[in-house]
This record gives sequence, C-alpha cells and structure tokens, in this order.
Amino acid sequence: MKISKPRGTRDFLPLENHKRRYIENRLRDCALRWGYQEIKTPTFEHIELFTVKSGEGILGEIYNFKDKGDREIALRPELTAPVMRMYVNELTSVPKPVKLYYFDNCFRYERPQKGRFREFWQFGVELIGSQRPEADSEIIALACQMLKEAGVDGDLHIGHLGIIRSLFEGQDSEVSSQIMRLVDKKDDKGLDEYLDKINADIEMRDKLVKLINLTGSSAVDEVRTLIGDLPQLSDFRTLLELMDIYGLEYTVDFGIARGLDYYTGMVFEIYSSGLGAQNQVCGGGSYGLAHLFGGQKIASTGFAIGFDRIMEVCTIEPPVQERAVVVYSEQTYKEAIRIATDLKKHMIVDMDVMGRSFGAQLKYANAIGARCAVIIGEDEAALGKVSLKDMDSGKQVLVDKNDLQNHIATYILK
RNA sequence: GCCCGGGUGGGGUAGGGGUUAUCCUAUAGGACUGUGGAUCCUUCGACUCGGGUUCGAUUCCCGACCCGGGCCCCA
Repeated sequence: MKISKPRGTRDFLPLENHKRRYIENRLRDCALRWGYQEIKTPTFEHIELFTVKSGEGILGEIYNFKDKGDREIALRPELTAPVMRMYVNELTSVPKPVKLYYFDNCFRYERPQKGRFREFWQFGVELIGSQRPEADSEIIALACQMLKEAGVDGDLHIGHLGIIRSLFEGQDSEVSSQIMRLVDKKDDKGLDEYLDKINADIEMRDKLVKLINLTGSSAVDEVRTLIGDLPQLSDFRTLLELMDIYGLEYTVDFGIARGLDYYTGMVFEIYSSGLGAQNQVCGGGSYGLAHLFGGQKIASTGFAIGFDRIMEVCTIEPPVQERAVVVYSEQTYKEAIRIATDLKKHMIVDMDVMGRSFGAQLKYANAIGARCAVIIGEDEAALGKVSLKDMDSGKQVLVDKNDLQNHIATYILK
C-alpha cells in the first residue's frame, strides 16, 4: 500500500532542498552579521501559549492534541510567542537589547493554496528591550536587507498603530479590534457598514477614513493637522528619517492594522508580486507580549519572513557544485578508495557501489553531470599515477596522485 | 468551512462504454569487463479511491481524497 503525505505538507527533493538551504544560509548569515543570535524553541508547546496571545479564535487553525499525561499540546502555529515565552523563562537578565533570530517550521490547519501550506517555514527576528525608533528602523532595515540578499524584490509599507488607535480612546476594545480587522482587510464597505451599525462618532469616523487613506511623504504632516501632536508622531517621523538614512524606499500606510491588542506602535509589511493572493512575504512591528506570559512589561520589535513564499519569487540560484567520479577496476579498488577519501577533503566525490564496468562508471559520471573523472586502473596503478579526464572536453591527462587535487583546482575548476 | 478547475507508469502525455491503454522521457540491465555523451535491444512501471448506471466503467453520474486557483482566515 502506497502512503501519501498529509495534506498541505511537502517533500523537498535534492535540487529544491539545496536551493532552500542555500537561501536559508544567506538569511542566517545576514542576521548574524547584524548581531542577532539563533535560538531554537520546541516544536510543540502548551496550547495556552497561543490562546493567551491570539485568543480562542485561533483554535480552529491549530494542530493540537492531548498527550498521554492529559496535557493539551499544540504544534506551534508561529514563533513569536514561543520566543517571548523563552525570553520570560530564561533571558530576562541578559544585557539589553536581546537580539534573536530563528528559522523553523510551523503548523496551521488551513486550506492549502499558493504560498500557503499546513507545514511552512518562518525566518524571524526579534529585538527585545527597546521601543525607540532606532530599534524599529533597524528591524525594518534588516528585513529589507535579508530579502535583498535572498534576491527578493518587495514593496515596503510602514504604518503606526498607536496613531490610529488614538482615535478610539475610550472605545470598547471589542469595537476597536473589529475596526482594526476591517481596516486591515481594506474592506471599506464592511467598515462603513460597521461604523453605521455602532453609530460611530462623525468626527472620529471622518478622521479614521482620512487617516487610513494617507500615504506618501507628507503623510506625517497631514496626520498632525488631522489629529494633533501625538507623542507617537514625532517617533514615527524620526523612524521615517532613519529609513531614509538606511536608503530604503517605503510607502507610509496607516491602513496597515492588526486585530490584536499587543501590537503597540510601528507595523510594516512587505509585498512581492508573483504570489497570487498570498503576496505578503514579510510582516512585523513593535509589540508587548512578555507581560502576557508572566514577565514584566517590555517593548519588543520584530518580524517574520514567510520562507516558502520568498522561495517562490527569489531570483538567486546556488552556485553549481562540482563533482568528481573516481573510476576504478576490481584490482585497484583499495587504491581508489584512498584517492577518493583524500579528494573528498576538497570536493564532492562519487565512487561506484553498483559493481559496474569501467564504461558504465563513466556513463554514470556523465549522467550525474560530473565535472571530471579520476581514473585509477591497473595501468595507472602500476605507474603510481591517475588519469584525470575532463568530462566537458573529453581530454585526459596522466597526473601524479599527489598533484591530483592541485591539478583539478588549476586546470578543471579554474 | 465555502466556490471553481483538475487527477492516466517516477516525470510529461495520447486515448476513450468492450483496446494487448499510445508515445516521449527517466530508472535498471545489455549490445560494450580500460573510457562517457549517440544508437539499438530488453526490463520495470499507470487509468486516485468508493458507490451508482450498464451485460460490461479507466471512460458516464455521485461522493470522498489529493492537487491548483479563489473566498474565509492570516497570530
């Protein structure tokens, strides 16, 4: 009986996996150079971690089960909550800021479609301990840099929740959450209907509609005339100035919203074309979560990159990996192993394990796209040499086995 | 959970109520046990599953599953 893989999961064959790993390493490398350190959290957590963060509403999309000790366990649907849980448990007394990155798989029970799977990978970065624009701008700049190094083009949109939230001070939090959700969806009609339904204050309503449609460089000034001199506004202005210093293009977009309360200030999203309905490749912002997990209140800012989505649009190909095949006969097997073992210190080396003839070994070398064949037959063995064959040109030279690696590097790989 | 489209060897396909189910490619072996790419031969290998209609279903109908696209959701 043939067993298929579960819905929404994928197998990665060598070619694709190699590319994924290559891009992953570029992202890691970038995060490390910016001073972020990798952490790892468990694949499963107590389910409360996620319901506390995101509400009971997420239960429908979580992979969860009871373990044998009757504990309610969830496969992580995201990584920010586990990282902050870890911070509260282990890292509260290390020097601030705490700068962390992670790359891991997450699980959500959703209908699969383009760019959306039930097991998917997130690359994320969190900066814990600062609520200053310097922190926010560094995080956005790092996100952009990482996408750039992965060969992904994106449109950066930056907004600020503190500013939009100031409009509904004194409102029921249920009401403001609902408004935020509709704003986030860009559902203007739904928003109108909802504002009608709750009989929203005309002035607030007018300001809200204007605010979420503000874009461009003059937006900050327009906000000031619209709702006055908020303290968050000067931070936001500083943030935008810093973005200019980083040399990044962006669109100010007060229409970016989040339906959850723990987002506090700056929010940003990066979109990429060619992905269909799931065009967001990165999302982030500043937030306060530690206190929800039993820690002290502390400001954080971070983002997560949808790794599977950037793989769909990334333009970078990993460098070709050159291979050599060591070809031998029955009598020279031992010597061939010695030579291959030595050569493996420098490049990818294959040797026949199928009991194939000389010709068939070369055929195999050709089939796997080997760059050269190192032939060690009885004639060569008698001379203490090997034949080195360039598989592209077909030319073959006799070289001393001690010069083999050198010769390959100089004349074949160049 | 909802809507639309689709499922034929490992990959790509032709076909169609009764066929030995087409072709290409890939794999393994051989022609060819000291030299690859070409050619030829052999081998392996498929109608997603379950019901229904029918004398007979891979083909028609329904459902499930899976894939793709969209909705919902997006922490």
